[in-house]
Amino acid sequence: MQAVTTTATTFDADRVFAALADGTRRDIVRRAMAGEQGIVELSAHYPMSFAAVQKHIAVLERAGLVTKARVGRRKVVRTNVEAIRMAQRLLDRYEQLWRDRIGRMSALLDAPGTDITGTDATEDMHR
Amino acid sequence: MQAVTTTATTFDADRVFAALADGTRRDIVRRAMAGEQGIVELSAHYPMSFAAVQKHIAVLERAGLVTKARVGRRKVVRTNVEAIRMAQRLLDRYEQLWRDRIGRMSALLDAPGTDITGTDATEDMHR
DNA sequence: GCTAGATACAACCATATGGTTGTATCCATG
DNA sequence: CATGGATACAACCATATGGTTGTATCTAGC
Repeated sequence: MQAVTTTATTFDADRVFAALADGTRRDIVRRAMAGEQGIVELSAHYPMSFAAVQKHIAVLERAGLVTKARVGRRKVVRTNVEAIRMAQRLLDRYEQLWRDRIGRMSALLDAPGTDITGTDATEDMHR
Repeated sequence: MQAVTTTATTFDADRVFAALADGTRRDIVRRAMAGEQGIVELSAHYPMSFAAVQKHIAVLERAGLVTKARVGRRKVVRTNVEAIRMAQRLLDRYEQLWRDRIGRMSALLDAPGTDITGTDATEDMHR
């Protein structure tokens, strides 16, 4: 039972979402998710210079979405699925807020006598 | 049973992720998910001009994450939870690719006699 | 220890982004 | 129907981003 590399990911939402906001980078993530990819091989798929692909990979790396590792004389790109999961959890939280609100609305409709005052929705959650 | 407004969202992943790559905009989404928000009230929360907040809302709107609607003399910002869900699904697909790969690896370990040739992982899915 | 393949990085350019201020438009209400 | 509160939008600036080319470094293998 080989220990799965616990990459203790720190999540920078700005960097992660910005990294995902580019089709080329999403395609790199997709390919690397399906199996680790060499950098030269990756760059062959895109209509841009090798250096440009390197930069895209660097952006993904800074966001914590991928890591690079030496394999012989080259380097391969591996994904960090944890970063994707953290992004998912963030979106889940937003969706949950929405769900909660819909829940409150239904509750009000079901119990028309309930006092509404005090349901100030603008409490500070922040961060 | 009131019909939920089916906003038939078209998903532009670039715009959606770019819109989410900013703390102020994520906070606006968060607040609006919990309950529709007036623009003036929103802008009071952030250390920037009213016009800057307007621009952020415009970015969210172009990404399809929020809509604006008149209410009396002002406008309110409402979220489009479908856009969030589509982003989630995209991330789900990436995670699934990873899961599939792990599954294939386990399968190979469990059945050591299997022929591996032909498992070229670089097939074109694109988009 | 040279050499060539692979990767890294710097300098540069064009355009996009996030902020500002100022002005114009819209609309509920006296 | 004039007014003022609320929103929209244009012009401008600084910095970030996505691409290029060119040069430097690293490493496996002869």
